[in-house]
Amino acid sequence: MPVRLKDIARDLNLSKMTISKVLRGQTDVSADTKARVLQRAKELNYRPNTTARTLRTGQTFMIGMVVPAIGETFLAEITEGIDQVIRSAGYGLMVCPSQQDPKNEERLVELMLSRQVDAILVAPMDESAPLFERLGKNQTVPLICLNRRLSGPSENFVGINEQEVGRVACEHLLAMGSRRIGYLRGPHTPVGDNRYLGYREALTNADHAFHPELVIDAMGTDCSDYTRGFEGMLKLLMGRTRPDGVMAYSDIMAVGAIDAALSRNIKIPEGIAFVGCGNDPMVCEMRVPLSSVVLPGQEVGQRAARMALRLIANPGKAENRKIFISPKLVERKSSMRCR
Amino acid sequence: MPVRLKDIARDLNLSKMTISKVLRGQTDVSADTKARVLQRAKELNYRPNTTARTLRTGQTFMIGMVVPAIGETFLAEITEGIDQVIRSAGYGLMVCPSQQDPKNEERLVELMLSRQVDAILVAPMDESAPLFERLGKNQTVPLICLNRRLSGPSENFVGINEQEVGRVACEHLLAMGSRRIGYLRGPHTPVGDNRYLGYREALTNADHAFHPELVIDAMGTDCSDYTRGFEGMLKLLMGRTRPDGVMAYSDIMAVGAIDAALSRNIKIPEGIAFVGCGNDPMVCEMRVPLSSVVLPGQEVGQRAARMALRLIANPGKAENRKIFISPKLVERKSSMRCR
DNA sequence: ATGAAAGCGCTAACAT
DNA sequence: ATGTTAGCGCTTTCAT
Repeated sequence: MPVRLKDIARDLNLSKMTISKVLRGQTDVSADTKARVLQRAKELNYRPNTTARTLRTGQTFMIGMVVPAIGETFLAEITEGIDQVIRSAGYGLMVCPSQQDPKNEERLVELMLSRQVDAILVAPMDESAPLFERLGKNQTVPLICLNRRLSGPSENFVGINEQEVGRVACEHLLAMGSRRIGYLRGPHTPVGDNRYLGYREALTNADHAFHPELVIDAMGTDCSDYTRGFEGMLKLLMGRTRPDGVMAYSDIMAVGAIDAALSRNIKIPEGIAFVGCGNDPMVCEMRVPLSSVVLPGQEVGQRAARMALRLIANPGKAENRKIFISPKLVERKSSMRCR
Repeated sequence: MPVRLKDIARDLNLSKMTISKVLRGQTDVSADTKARVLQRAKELNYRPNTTARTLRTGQTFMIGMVVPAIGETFLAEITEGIDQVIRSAGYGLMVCPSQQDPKNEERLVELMLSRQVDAILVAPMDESAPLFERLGKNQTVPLICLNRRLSGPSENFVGINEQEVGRVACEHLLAMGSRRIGYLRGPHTPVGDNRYLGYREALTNADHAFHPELVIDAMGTDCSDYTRGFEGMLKLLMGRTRPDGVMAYSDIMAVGAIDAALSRNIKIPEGIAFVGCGNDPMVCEMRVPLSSVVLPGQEVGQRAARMALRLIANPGKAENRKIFISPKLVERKSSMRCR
């Protein structure tokens, strides 16, 4: 039912080879023929069968991406960055959400491989096995791991320097004069653990004592991040060591914490300074404008895409690089004390 | 470099036909042969070339989806619903974000068509031209329009009944005893316009006067939805007609409005009752728990996926249906006045 | 139970 | 400037 080269060829008494040449922009065709072919193709609403082309050429001009779920702002920024780089190179991006199912994640990676995408980017879930373990070593399609660090030593990786995230937030609070810095800690994942390490590192670098009671495991999947931040903050306020600076794993947790502090009539930032993480535009302008550590998702996407294009251009040359993007800090009122 | 049927066949002194049969689970193969083939395939880490298979069979077992951007919660829910339905049928979902570029959106639809996906779902942007206009009428691949209603009369559509969204919110406030209901209106898009119509409809049905000064065009892309809600609410409070109930286009706008009201020492819900829209879990538990209109994204996805599978199973039979999912209301403190 | 032949729609390489 | 041949890896059909 769909129109093929053959159909156009028949209509114009030409060989399908000539049609193919015209439609791919080859120059060794007469101007007249070219015009006729283009017109007929348009009339018939011809669409090339990319499947056949791929089978022949081995190239899809598609980059596949496997993610736990769409919906996260950070991932959306990453795809923007990818798109900016690959579109001008003629590539397209297709995203497959695994819906948080490790089996499905694996199935989708297999699917993309068998679909001959030219490169694969994977933002693995926390529960994922390292990618190469499950793919067999004889991997020919370039594969890049994003965001989380579950990658083995031989994998390509692009992501945020998460330890620096924790360090930057803590150093900022120190610079703002906070001495007892509380941490509303996130999940015990590679990302969460690294941020925590950064927090500890900043304290050590500044010769500050570490108070274990200032770290709150704001866990529990039964309530929202906001509530976790709120309750965590209340716990901090009830503790022996009263913090004068608080950083949170996410912006929304920080907002919850701020609300808890306000409910106790604490002045922000004078009484306690706050820093969140993610720089979520929806959240950072609320109530007390929130200082936040920016995770440059677009940059992650751009670097990953460039790496992918490089790997595609040089097959076999496993470059095996790990790229860590540094976070940035946006200062807003929640931490702006007199220096 | 990748392993092919031919390679396994050579190793085992069989024809590639036999290999193909085994790997597709045909039964007319001896148990012994079958075992040997399976083992060798595993050893070589064989992955079928789906491109070749598709070229031969005409089926990809893939459903393509084109969206303005990933990152929206509502779209994420839709993909969950889709996945639930199609996965058990052996189909996969690939999502292509157009990054808000109409040209790119069109290009991606073309790309999926030429890639032989078995069906296409499009969540168009507001700026999109109706789909069928740009595709030519001789469309054979099933195509379904999601979410927004830019669809022409001959298109398949699954989405939210947006007018009902506005109506439900307004009716709820009326039932809670509000008499002067303010509306922090969203963008002037098909979705926004329909919700507004629902608001008007509810007022009319209840024989309530419509006060134009109670509708605030909370527009402007220069600030966040929160700020728009906040400022919009301040405007409402400065107007001649003081509202005793307020509905907002989004949850985050409602939260902004609530903060504005609280800053004026207004009691919630006693002084003013509030209803948001979207039931965003991140937002609805904040400060004053927010009543919100639920947009059942999963259901949209499920219905769309079922429609897609139906269309795939009955090629040519254009069923041309429009399905509107009704929203639901979740009542929380922000609107719970004594009845 | 196994295999040979043909072809899906396209393009690379090579005539004419 | 145009056309012929061959084949990408797989599956459908029809022998054996």
